[in-house]
Amino acid sequence: MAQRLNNRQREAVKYIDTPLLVLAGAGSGKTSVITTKIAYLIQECGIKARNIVAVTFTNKAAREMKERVGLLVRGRVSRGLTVSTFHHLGLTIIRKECSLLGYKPGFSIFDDKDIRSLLKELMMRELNAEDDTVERIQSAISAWKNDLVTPKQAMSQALQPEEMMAARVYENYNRMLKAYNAVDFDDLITLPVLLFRNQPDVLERWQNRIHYLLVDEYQDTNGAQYELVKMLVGQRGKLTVVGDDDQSIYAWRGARPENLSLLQQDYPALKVIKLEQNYRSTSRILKAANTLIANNPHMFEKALWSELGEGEKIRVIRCRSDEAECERIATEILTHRLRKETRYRDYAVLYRGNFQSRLLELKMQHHQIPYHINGGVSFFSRVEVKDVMAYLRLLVNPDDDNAFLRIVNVPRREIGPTTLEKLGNYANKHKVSLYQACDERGMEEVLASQYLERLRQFVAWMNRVSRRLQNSDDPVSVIREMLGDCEYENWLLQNSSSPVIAEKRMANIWFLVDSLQKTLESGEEDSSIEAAIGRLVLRDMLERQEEEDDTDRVQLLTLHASKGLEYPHVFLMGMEEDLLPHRTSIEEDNIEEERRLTYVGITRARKTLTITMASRRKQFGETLDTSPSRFLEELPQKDLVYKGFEQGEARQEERKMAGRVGLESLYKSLSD
DNA sequence: CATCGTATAGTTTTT
DNA sequence: CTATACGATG
Repeated sequence: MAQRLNNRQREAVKYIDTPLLVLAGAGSGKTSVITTKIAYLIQECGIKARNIVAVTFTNKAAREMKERVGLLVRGRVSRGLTVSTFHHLGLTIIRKECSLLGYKPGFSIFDDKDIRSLLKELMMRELNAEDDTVERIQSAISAWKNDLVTPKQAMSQALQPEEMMAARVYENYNRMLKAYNAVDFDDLITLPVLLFRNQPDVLERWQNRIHYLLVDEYQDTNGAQYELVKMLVGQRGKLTVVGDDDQSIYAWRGARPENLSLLQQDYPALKVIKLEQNYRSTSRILKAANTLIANNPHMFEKALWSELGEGEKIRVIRCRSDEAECERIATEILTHRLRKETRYRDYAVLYRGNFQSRLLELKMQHHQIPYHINGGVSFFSRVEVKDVMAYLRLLVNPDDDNAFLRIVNVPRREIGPTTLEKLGNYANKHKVSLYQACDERGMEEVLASQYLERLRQFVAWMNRVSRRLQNSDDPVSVIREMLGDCEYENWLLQNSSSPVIAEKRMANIWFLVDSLQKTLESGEEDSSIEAAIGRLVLRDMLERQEEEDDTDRVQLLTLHASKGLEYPHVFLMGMEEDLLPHRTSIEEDNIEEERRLTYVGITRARKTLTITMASRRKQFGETLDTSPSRFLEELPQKDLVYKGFEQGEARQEERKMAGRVGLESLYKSLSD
């Protein structure tokens, strides 16, 4: 153990006799504990890396952890170590056992949008439902899956006719998914659990593979994930979980922080270790965090402390508008960076909703501040990426009707809905895929030759590409040719609102193609193009999406995305009622989770924390007045310095700032 | 069947 | 205000 760990941390690393719960406050070095423990297990306990599994909640965290373990054990001893997200682990299991689950290799994963259109289609048939019921059913199904409730159970538990309806849709939905050879996100967890329940021998196989299991961010596990952990650990009890109930911010997607205390029941021999020393923040920042979170009820009491000195006061700045707020943040970063000779990457701006990044982005550009937006629309949900993925899917599996429908007329091939409907009817009747149906004789009676010809042309073209793909020793260039052939770039250009956007979209495509190349070259077991595409389809390269972090840029991210990260200087923006306790949370009386979210935001900061808000905020074109967040009153007032609140203060500031930096915009933002 | 236009709805948070 | 969806027109 090369690293300096404190006594408690060391205890957590070395304790392996019974299940262990590490209650790790923010910044208490939990990642160090996990990584050191993995190294310890490998080096001191003789456990092979391939028999250790560590589970995190984000791909980024997983990658980081793997890297750190690699550094600790130096060399290839860490080969075969599994560090992945819950969903990735589930995916691995499903991929290995897919035949047992009734899936064919190369199955696809439906995202939110795919699911919604599937449900829409499904419900239109039964009864013409409204749009918001589709969404309600979608979240109901997700909730059921998270709690391992099968359609049959849902059916029998249903009390109201509406629930009954939802349960029926649920059953059909699952059937449809299987017909599409597809799974949804929740299935990645629930399918393995259901498999393990029904086939103990399969479970045993996996239990034998996993000699030690570590779970990070345990407070974020949902019912299904809890069950999965329990099953994989089995009687052996070789388990370490790390969590912090104060950082539970995913209850809205089924996370159950009470899983932390549930452990005590399930494992009577559970050992609990608390980590309370913080190695990240100044004591002022910690005091603010502690004071705020004290307003929440607690399962486990804990108080963070640090030896890093008192630090600067926390600034609370009120700006006159949302625009002024972003402007202020930009100029603050600029001047602070110059004065303190820091780098851009030392700053992060945290916000509640993704929409807040727009204005911010604009201001950053205006001031030529390099920035990086973390999150937003995920790479794989971008239309252009989904299009190309559909092409790839169709190449690997011509019977993927979903992929077929997506791109048969993209770019335009003059194949419209009526043609496709007839094709669909025929395919249904004759139990063949849409792709197959195109070439069948019987179609000639269903469809006029001019329309059928277009379909057949498309199929013939795809066949040609497919053949070339088989024979070529540079498959990726075949893909490039294919995209050139169908003039996808042209189509993007026509279809985007501006050439700049089209260019960005095209860049995404090339990134995707490059990833395919890399996947192909990275020498995994199966290096066929099919396997490479399969891995891509299964989002195996999700990690690669997080790009070069070594550039010097200000980080812009949501509070949710910020969990687990830290920055020397943090801006927490939009500290307003209805936004930081978000309105829906106020209405649902769920302030506690919002408070935890704020807690997470505060504890990201190492040296300085700046909280901002706007007195007026533009929403859908109209300007609304705001009021300061209630959380401001819950902070230790002595450690705060307010700017822009009282007239006197504001004026004083205005003079000071104007004298210091000659930035007109800054002057303007304060003069209200 | 495609293109263009208008209408309309939408902002939590994510694997 | 903007992205998307749907409907009217060519």
